[in-house]
Amino acid sequence: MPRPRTPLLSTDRIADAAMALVDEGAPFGVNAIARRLGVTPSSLYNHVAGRDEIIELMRGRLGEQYMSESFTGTWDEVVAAMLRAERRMYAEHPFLIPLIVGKTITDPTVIASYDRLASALADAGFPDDDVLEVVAIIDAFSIGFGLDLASPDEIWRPETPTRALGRLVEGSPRGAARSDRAFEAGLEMLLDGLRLRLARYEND
Amino acid sequence: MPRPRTPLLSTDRIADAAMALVDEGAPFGVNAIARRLGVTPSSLYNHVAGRDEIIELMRGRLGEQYMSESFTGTWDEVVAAMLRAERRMYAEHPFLIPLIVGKTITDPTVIASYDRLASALADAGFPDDDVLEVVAIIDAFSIGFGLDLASPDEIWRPETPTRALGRLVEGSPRGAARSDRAFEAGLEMLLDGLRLRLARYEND
DNA sequence: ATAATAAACGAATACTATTCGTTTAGCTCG
DNA sequence: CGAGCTAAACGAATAGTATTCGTTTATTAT
Repeated sequence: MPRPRTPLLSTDRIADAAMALVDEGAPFGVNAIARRLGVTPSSLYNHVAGRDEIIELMRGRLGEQYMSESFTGTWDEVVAAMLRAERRMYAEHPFLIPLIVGKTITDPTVIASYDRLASALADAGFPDDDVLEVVAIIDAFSIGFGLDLASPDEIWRPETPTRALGRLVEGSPRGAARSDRAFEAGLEMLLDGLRLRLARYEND
Repeated sequence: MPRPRTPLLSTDRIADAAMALVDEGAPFGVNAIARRLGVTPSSLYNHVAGRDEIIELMRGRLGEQYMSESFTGTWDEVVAAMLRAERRMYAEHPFLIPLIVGKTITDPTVIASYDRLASALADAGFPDDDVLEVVAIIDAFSIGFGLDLASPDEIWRPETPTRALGRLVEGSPRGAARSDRAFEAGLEMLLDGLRLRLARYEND
């Protein structure tokens, strides 16, 4: 095919196709994206640098959808709202998680939301030296629960007898339901811990 | 090469080579493992079912090394000791983390350590219905901090101006040092939260 | 001695991401 | 209006991946 009168591709279209692929749980790859767009893989390289950029495009896409609101209120309300938004994002697109973890974040929207988190903590009274440490804790928390959500229904498959685990796994609710309860319980612990920490700063 | 008098390969040797590869941070793959063992890739399939089994072998290997001790004491001491052991494991083999997350756990040693965690919580008084929820929280915590450790030195690369993040990233310690502090602070929060939760059970 | 098994190789398969050269449609400038 | 440049596609080639299968042969067991 020659150059078409109206372009078949754009970063947006590519991101759309990639998200659709990921949301189906289909294996992610540039070939699969091209197939879905009715185009050869090499054509994509006229619009994006490669696989990693497509992933970063998706991160940005979701960042805009879920993390763009202003998140106002007291600092702990901001933290809770951001974490719940992120949680909802992960819950609705669990297959994206393994693709984005551990990759340097460059997308401006996502950077901006971390910036707002850091600012909220700094304004609340967390000292400069500690803000990134607290951000790291919040991030670990959120990624951890995100992956919990992305985990296979069967996290453990005991092939040898166990004292408690096997029995508990049998009778317990699977998937998103329990994961949601665990998240809310964990969030409460996290906020309690952070409030305590802030109170300690103020007593010194 | 015909069948050698003494076998060149074994699951142990394969796991050794795989761990060596992963610890170097080299890209993980069965071809690379075979190369390192001086053998063709297809030979490995006489000993393991494939890539995934090799990963599970590594999980088991580390489980034996780090999670086999008995972890005695009060339930919160057990939780803390297990998490610190796991933390040390991740810290010393960070490149393994992205490979094992999100894969069903079958290795008996690792299953056994989750079993001991679940038993400790049940014995401590956490009701059956809640034990796995608490295990999920602990697990999310530990995976989250593990990934923090495995993250690139540059987690954020702001390419647009920020209010606080850019400045904080500049002046803050990189890598393992801050990650360790964050882990200890997070662990304290987690344990406080769990103790509080247990106390609430006992007041009802 | 014979038969079965274990363990290697080598070749083939079917993927993956990526690069590069070629083609052509459409826009812009003289 | 036409010449030339660029954008955007294709197609072919490269180098990698995991995996399967058939063949060979050394070792072990009967």
